[in-house]
Amino acid sequence: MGPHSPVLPTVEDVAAVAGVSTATVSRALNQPHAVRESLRKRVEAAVIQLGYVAHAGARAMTLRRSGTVGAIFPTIDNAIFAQAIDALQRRLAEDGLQLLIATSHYDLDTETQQAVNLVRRGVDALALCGSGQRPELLQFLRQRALPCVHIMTLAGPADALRVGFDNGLAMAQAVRYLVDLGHRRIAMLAGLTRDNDRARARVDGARAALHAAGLELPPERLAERAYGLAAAREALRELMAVSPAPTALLCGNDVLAFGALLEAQRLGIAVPRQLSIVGFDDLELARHVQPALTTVRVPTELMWTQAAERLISALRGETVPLATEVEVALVVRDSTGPAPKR
Amino acid sequence: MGPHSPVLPTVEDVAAVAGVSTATVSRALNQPHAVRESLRKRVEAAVIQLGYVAHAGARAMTLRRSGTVGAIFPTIDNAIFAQAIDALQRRLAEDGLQLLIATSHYDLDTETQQAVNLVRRGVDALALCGSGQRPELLQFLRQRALPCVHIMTLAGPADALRVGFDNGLAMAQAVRYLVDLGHRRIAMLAGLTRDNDRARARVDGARAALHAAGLELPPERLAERAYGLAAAREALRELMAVSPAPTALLCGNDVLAFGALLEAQRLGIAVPRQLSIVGFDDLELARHVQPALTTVRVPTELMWTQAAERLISALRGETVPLATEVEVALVVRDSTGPAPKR
DNA sequence: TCACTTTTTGTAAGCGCTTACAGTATTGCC
DNA sequence: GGCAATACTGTAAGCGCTTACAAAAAGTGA
Repeated sequence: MGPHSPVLPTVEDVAAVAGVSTATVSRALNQPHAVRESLRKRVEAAVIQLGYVAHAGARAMTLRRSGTVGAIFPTIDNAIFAQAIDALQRRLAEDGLQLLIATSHYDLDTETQQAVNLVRRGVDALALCGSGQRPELLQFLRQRALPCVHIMTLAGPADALRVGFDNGLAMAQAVRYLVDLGHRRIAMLAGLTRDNDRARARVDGARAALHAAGLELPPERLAERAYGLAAAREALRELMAVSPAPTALLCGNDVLAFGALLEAQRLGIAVPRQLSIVGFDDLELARHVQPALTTVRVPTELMWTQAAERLISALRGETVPLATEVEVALVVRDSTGPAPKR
Repeated sequence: MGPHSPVLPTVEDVAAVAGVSTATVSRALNQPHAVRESLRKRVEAAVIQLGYVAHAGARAMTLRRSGTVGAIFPTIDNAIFAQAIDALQRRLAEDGLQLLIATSHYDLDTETQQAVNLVRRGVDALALCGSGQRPELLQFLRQRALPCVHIMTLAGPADALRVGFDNGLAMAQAVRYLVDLGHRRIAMLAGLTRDNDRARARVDGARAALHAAGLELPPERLAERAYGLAAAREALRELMAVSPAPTALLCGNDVLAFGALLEAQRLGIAVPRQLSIVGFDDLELARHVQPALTTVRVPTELMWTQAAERLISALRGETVPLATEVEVALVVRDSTGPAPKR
């Protein structure tokens, strides 16, 4: 109807239509109790009639908070993060907080950039994956006293909020399991460790556990790949090409494990008879594939829900436990078995 | 150091430190060219020293735009939407726009709610999946003259921005292919059609194409399930239990197809010898599973990039083509074959 | 050097909202 | 009915930013 910019209704417009002051409109909307019912009704009617929606920017400015929490994920294209977003969003919504998402594509500079973007948008708190952030970023956040939680890890500064688990120990658990099954040549298909402290911790944990068992993780038994099926398949081919071939494979996550499994089947390598495969995360996928994947179960939903709760508490000014550990456990399914006799 | 709220630096603080006026600070930041280099340097130094970040809310208020675009997805837990988010985000970022994401969980009321949330946050434009939105919502958006694009479909009001394809025709293409292969008993495993116009269009398209071939889609050959592996597997069992069993299965998307494939293998049903399976979307998964999935390829990245471009043009006040069609095509792989002889 | 143009900078208003404070209507009680 | 106490409502300031307009500085040519 009108030209390009139909001036949007403001409190003033609502006030005019309802025949009250702007203060009353604001109160009717934010503290309905403080306004006589008759007026409140009039205000509500006006709001609907005009299609009024309070301008969050103006509101944020006055209130000095935006009711918004930011989160930066390495990627969104992994069920584990989709679940995370869901859990986070749901829990935050319970307290009237909105989630703002950004992705870093596993790049610390991008992460820093995105964090600044979120801060600019006025987020009241921030959720971050791992604790490998650039020092500048951490300092920047501290400077602004922005509540901030690191998730999926327990590492990091002792005074930082963390909700997660020890990635190294989790992987070590898988190693011990394989060793107990008699495996001696154990390879690892890890995620890219650059700019990813969790991936690195998993490799380190695996290596340490292997050492503890008197075994090694030589370079030719370690492949580092971006998470993705194609890369995983290629890596499996390479790892299986070295002689003698490994009898077990630790994977940095379930996506890599799935890719490895697919390629093993393609190559005619029997899983688990010839090769045991262990994943990490326990995606829905894991229990559906054939053979079902042995994997490290991470309580993703719980973890992110708790992270949300820590932030909420922090925003309320409550004191909160700095480190919250969630339990991870190896789930044994059908992709692992005793080491082949010879 | 300070108490809970360390007052954040404002233009005024920067101005003071740099020894200039707030106007100069603002200009130095937004139109660097309009400020003498010496001053600009001083301002930049002050900005860094203070860790200054402009308050987006205040900015949005003054500029009457937020530099933000909202998008509502049914879910995020599907690679197709992860790709979509990525493409959208990337293209918007090229024009300095930030993406705000919300999810509707395949529920139109939630979608409406989320749209209002995004509008409240001040988004300058909105991207929506399909065109099945509640009329109230569409009217609300129109009332505010909010640029808005419908994606993944071409249906919808003739005056609405759309970027997508005809879901019915796409499915019909798959049907004709199966019919040509000699299939006569064709079943369909669809997504929930309630509150999902695309899922519905796919079912309708399949049914129409079957009719055109003199075939039927009786209720016992149609299963409607939430997207997910477990549900898909259960549905496959049911569909294959009716006698005579179908020889081909159309799936509402690749996730359902993958689930169906897994269950078929579990049941010892040979794919494609006994049962042909067709997916939809062409996820990365599709070409990696064994047998590789025949599926309808959707140019997701292109589609969402174009959607972003339409919005950007609209925001610039340019006239834009209302309907933009992207090409979908059946990709034949190994999960389909001739109907069994008998 | 002066008058005039061009560039750069500063002053101050206003974006839409909430809320302290002041003012007005209501109520309760004697 | 009168007065204090109570319950609502309104006025206006201020949140942090950009920008129109005015003022100052710098540049130009005679």
